[in-house]
Amino acid sequence: MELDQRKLQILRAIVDEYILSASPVGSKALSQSGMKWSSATIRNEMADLETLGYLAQPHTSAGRIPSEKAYRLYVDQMMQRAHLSDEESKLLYGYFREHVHGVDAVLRSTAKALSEITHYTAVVMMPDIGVNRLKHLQLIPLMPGKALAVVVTDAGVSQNTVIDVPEDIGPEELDRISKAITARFSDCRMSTVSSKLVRELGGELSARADFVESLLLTLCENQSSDRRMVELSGATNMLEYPEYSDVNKAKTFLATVEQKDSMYRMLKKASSMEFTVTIGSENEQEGFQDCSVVTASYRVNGTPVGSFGVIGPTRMDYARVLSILKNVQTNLGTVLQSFLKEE
Amino acid sequence: MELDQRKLQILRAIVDEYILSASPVGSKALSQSGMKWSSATIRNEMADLETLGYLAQPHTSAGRIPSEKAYRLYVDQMMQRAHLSDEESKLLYGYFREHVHGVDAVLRSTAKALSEITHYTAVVMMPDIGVNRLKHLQLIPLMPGKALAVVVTDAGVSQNTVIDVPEDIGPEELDRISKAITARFSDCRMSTVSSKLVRELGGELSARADFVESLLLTLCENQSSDRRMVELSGATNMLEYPEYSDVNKAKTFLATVEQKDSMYRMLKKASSMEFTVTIGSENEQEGFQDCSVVTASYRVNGTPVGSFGVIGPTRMDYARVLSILKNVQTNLGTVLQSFLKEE
DNA sequence: TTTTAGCACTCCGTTTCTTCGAGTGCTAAT
DNA sequence: ATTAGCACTCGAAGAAACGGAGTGCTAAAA
Repeated sequence: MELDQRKLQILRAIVDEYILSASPVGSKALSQSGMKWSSATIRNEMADLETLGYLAQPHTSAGRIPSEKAYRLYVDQMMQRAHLSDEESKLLYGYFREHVHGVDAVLRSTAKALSEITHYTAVVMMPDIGVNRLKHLQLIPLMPGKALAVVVTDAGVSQNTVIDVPEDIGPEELDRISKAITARFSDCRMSTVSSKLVRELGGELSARADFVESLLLTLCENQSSDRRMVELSGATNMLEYPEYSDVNKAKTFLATVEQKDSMYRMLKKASSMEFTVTIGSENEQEGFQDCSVVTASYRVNGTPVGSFGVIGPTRMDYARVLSILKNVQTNLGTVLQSFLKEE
Repeated sequence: MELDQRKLQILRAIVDEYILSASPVGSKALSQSGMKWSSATIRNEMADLETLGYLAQPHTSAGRIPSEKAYRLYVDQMMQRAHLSDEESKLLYGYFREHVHGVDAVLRSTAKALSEITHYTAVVMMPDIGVNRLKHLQLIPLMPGKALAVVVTDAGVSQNTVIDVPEDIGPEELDRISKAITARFSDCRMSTVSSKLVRELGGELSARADFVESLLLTLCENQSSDRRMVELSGATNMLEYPEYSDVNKAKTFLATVEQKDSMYRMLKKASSMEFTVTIGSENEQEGFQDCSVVTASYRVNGTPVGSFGVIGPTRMDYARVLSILKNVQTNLGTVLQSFLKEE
């Protein structure tokens, strides 16, 4: 059964109101605030909407609250795009003008910007280094037997790893090996570096084949096990909302959001989509059953390399959040692009 | 007025009990649990202790709770050192056996270990790079006009910074400059590098004096403004305790603890002391008026370079926490030492 | 047929009242 | 000096009473 115009209008009004107030919406309140029908009519429609599964009643003599189905409909069809005020977009822009000290800093700044402007919790996934192209590898001697490997890719991302080095390789040879690897694999995708290697070993590298092979292996391994690949910001913002006035709820949420690896998985999955909106129980995450997650992806050189998102209560202001994400996506795209002007 | 033996014993029993239960301790309960005096006697003593300022009563017909003065006395004189079980020290040791991928990783692991074992909140300050000696500086070209500066010190600490480079300096020259700086300033304390420089410019570096000067300036600046110098772990552990069953209290605490720069200041100040115990209002931190902070410092090559600590409710288990900190201090010392076997 | 006014009813949140008991201070006996 | 005894205090927890926002239903109005 299709919803007629009036039902849609009423449903929208309820969602809008509930997003603001977090308390059940009654027919009387609705009819007074600019609805052109009497409370009785609205009451009837509300009863219909409830049997259709769009509304729920906490108890008999309370108003209605939107169900997840309602939010879904709201997001997919009814929501009108919010427009950010000039002030806000300027504010947002400001976060990207400063801190242009590398991709990491920009993404950290992004997380902060998102959480501060939305007042929800923001997560930003660091770009998947595998799809980027190697620009430079430098091995720096630390002490006998140890060296620091610094990897720089075309997106300006860098990554440090401490590696073991056979004791008979001196600083000069480390430097030579760095240069050789850089020369050979420059502009290769990180993910293909190690596999290519096995076949193409030659020249100066062949003498140290074992070492180089284990080096590249370590780099790839470490990349995936690195827990710092998600930047989290504003987790405590959620404590503002009545949904989390219960400490246990708050605790569950905070615990979930701090599991960087599952956050990473979530964002990684979302990074192939331009935008995603995941409502309540649609979330696979255990602790997000009462939350919604809205994400957007970002690209470098046309390839999607990561995503970022906002986590809030299911009654979050979807329209506003989506506008903000879109704005941030644009800003981020511009900034990241500036990191890879081709020489 | 001095406290006689009996008063001390009673006071200790009250503190011990309150640390466990978080609820006011009554005379009856005390006399039953192994005290050799009747409840009436204890009651009289408690009244005395109250007028002396060691105890407080939430209301007339409640038991007593220890005042900050009592905790102070407890920590300074009465507390008996807790001993960790074999299990616990093994567990603790385990945190240090894994993750030996550089100083950063070890300290992160330390924070995690502390928070998980104490069930309080742990903070660990990254070592002050200024007091360490430069081992290696490497400039890695990113794109025209930008380079990544990687600094390695004798403690194995590394730090990445994106810097601006005049366009006419090519990759080869960056490499040469890196080597020249490394050669010249090797084994100098980071904090003295920039001041020395101005006088000693010469050789290959002189041609690029301006650049090198601004480079070193940036490095020093960035070092202090870097917000990631404190590792925080287990902030949400505090939600377990009845002291924070009120969401607002919890929020204040979390907000405070997430101000990395003030945490850094706190730890920095504490790093000159072997151990510190700061109780309730002794804390300068705004949001820690109901918390206690226990810290320990760690050294590299005999120089104290940082500290770490545990933050908990004022009724924290001081004895246990101090034992754990001591244990961790030893472990950490050993691990850090292993990073700087002199060649 | 659709909308709306009217009304009885429900049920939650709040407030008020009561009860209960742990704990106290004081006094008198040991 | 210690302790048993006792009257008293006061908060926490439970019970009862209340108010009001909101509902569903019915019957009148459009």
